[in-house]
Amino acid sequence: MQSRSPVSRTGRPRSATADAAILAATRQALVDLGWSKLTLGDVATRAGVAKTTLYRRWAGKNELVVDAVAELFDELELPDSGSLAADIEGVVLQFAAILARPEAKSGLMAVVAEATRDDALRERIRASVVDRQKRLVLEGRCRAQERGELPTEPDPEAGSRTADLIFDMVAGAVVHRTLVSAEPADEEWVRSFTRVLLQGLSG
Amino acid sequence: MQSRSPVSRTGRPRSATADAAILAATRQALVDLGWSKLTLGDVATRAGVAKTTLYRRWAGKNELVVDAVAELFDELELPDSGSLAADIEGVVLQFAAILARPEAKSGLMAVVAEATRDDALRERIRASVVDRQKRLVLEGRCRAQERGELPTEPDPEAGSRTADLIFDMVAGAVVHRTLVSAEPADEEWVRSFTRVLLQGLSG
Amino acid sequence: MQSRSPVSRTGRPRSATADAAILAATRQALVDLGWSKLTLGDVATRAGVAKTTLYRRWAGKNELVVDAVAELFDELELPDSGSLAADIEGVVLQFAAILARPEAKSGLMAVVAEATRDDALRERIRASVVDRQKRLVLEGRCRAQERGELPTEPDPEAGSRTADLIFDMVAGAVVHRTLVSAEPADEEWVRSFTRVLLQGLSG
Amino acid sequence: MQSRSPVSRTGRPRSATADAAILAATRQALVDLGWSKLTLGDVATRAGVAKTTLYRRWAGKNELVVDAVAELFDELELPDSGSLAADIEGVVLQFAAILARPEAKSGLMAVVAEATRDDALRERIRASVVDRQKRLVLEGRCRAQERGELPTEPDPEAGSRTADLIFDMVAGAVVHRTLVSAEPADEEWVRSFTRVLLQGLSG
DNA sequence: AGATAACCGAGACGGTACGTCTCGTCTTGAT
DNA sequence: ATCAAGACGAGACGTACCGTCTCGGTTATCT
Repeated sequence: MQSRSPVSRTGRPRSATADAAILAATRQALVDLGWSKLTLGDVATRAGVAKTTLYRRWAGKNELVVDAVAELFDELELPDSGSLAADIEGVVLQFAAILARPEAKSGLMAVVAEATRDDALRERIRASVVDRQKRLVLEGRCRAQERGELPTEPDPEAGSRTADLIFDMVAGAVVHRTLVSAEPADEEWVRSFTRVLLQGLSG
Repeated sequence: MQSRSPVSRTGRPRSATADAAILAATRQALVDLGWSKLTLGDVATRAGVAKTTLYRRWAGKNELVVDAVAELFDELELPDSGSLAADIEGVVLQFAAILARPEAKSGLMAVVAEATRDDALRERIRASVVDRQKRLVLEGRCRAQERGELPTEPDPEAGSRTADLIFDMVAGAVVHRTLVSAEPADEEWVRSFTRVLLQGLSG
Repeated sequence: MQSRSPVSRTGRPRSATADAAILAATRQALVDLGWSKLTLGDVATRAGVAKTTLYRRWAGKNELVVDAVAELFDELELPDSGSLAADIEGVVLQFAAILARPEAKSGLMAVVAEATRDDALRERIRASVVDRQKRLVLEGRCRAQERGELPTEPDPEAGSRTADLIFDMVAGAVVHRTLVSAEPADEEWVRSFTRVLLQGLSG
Repeated sequence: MQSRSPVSRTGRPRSATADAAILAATRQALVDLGWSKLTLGDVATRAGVAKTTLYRRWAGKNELVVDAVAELFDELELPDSGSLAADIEGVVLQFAAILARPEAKSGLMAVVAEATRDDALRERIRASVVDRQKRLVLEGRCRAQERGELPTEPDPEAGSRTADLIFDMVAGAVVHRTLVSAEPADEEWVRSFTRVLLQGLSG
């Protein structure tokens, strides 16, 4: 979220509703127009807000879209379905469902592309989007270890590296399937993918 | 590459050198400026060509960048190192090396993002970039089957589905590692990834 | 002058100085470049103004030049030299002097030519340029009638027709002499012309 | 007309029909589009001719239009109706009829405007258009002198000056009436005008 | 008969200006 | 201090013509 002056006593306070309206308008504009045709002027109009209000809160299109898209991932939750395979399948399906939505598709890859040349933006993405998902991997592994489905990893650094690898494999495969191959990441595909992944990790 | 009228006998022929100059200029502009700050006017200037010449050959920025980036992947080759694992490691490393180049990073994800709302563009990407890489998966598997490292798949359709899955997993993981996690896909990472992948496929 | 929304209270008001700067820059560009080589981008640059500011106020080159040239004719004044002939000679000489200036020459005929296919433009010319001059004919005749140099016209419609005829003859002759024959409408020529005109009207 | 190499024996000769086709196409384009929207590429297409053919014969739009419009005035003829007044009325009406045609209106004033900054163009207009009409004034005066309607002018230079003045007055008034006032130069107007002119010259 | 040379169509070329669009900032009066 | 409104300087967009050039091919005259 945009930075706020922690203490600001005097003057008219910022409209609280404006933030939500702007982010919602941004998502709708992503649906209607896609990233490249989305303009901040249009978002401001949709939100019933002046352009200045928008620029007071966000530095630009990139930051705004990151925040707008990040909210979509808040609903991700690790299901507790009894087996590691089922848990993974569940969370991957949720992830795929979010990525199938046009506001996520169109916006997420674009900001990732922008982030290749903007370190601050990449950090914002990592903080707002990636790390929020990564907890799912950690939680899932922890739960699986409690169940005895996975061995306890003695070396914490190696464990972190493995978690990162898993995350790259899961997120990468779903994204590639959805955006590049343009095929649905449906139940059947997710089941195949999960089988390969778990088999690969069991070794 | 842009479509050409198959027979066009009359009139001055299009300059053969202009194409190469434009694509090279596009790649350099991607390095210098990145996708979002790249302008076709600037590319034309760099290539020593008029803007009209550029628009005569490509419909817009997206198509031009796809062609410019696609050429980068022509150098990909499947090494014949004796074992499936080494072959995969070799080609994944090559792929990672290309993706590490700024002109690929900045351009590829951006056109993929654009392609979420443009079917023709997605087809162009698939034809120019994706399918050219997919042959590597097929070749690699074929070779591994000859060596006896992989069982012969009796059902060709299931084999195709598996190849697609492998491709999504490989390309997706490398892309995600490189662009989103922003960590190098170095030898160590590739070795870990390959181990998981092969173990997963061996079941 | 360009039409303004009669009441527009909100928002930043249009810069008052920009108008004058643009019209002056237009006249200077007419002097330097002539009508056909005058570009709105160049005018904007000369005026120290963005192109959008210019297009916000005028629909195009034609309207802009009409306004720029019209201001030149504001300085026309009917001299009160005691005799009708001298009055006419005086005002015709003033008119000729304005037409001799390159910004008037180059711009006026061009917009008249454009106006042959643009009714709104013709009306703008008539309102901004022609009618402002026509008052001189009416004033001059009125004054001459008071002096007894011209008979009082009983039929007002016939009087109007005669005024129009006089105006076409005066303006047309000076314009043709200046622009087509490309000879100076100097004192000698004006005296000859006035003699013929007055003799013709005295009948 | 465009200059031709006086002696050129070898090589394929220029197409004789092309000239006429181009000039006719130019006039039609003036009718359809007006001066400012007329393009040489379009004229070439209309004439069924390549752009190069057109540029080989004319230096540019201005010269082409002068030639195209000049042909319109070739049909002007001094009627021999017995009285000077009737002769003048007849020729002025003819002149007005030509000026009323859209290809003349739109083209003539535009090239005159261009000629304010192009001496060669002004000479071309004078040679092709103006001088061809001026003979009518001289012929008319000569005939009137034979009839005894006008006194014989002893000083040839003064006679030339008067002829120029007459020409400026006639052409100027008709042009101004037609293009600026945008009223028809019909029989009634021509009669009024002629009365004033002759009365003015009789003194 | 063949060579030579200017012509022709077509259309690509390097330029330039167009008029529009969006950017991010600034200037109003009002809250 | 913030708000809606909207003008502002800046600069890229994709298009249209400009006048030139480069093709393959077509007439003509001159050996």
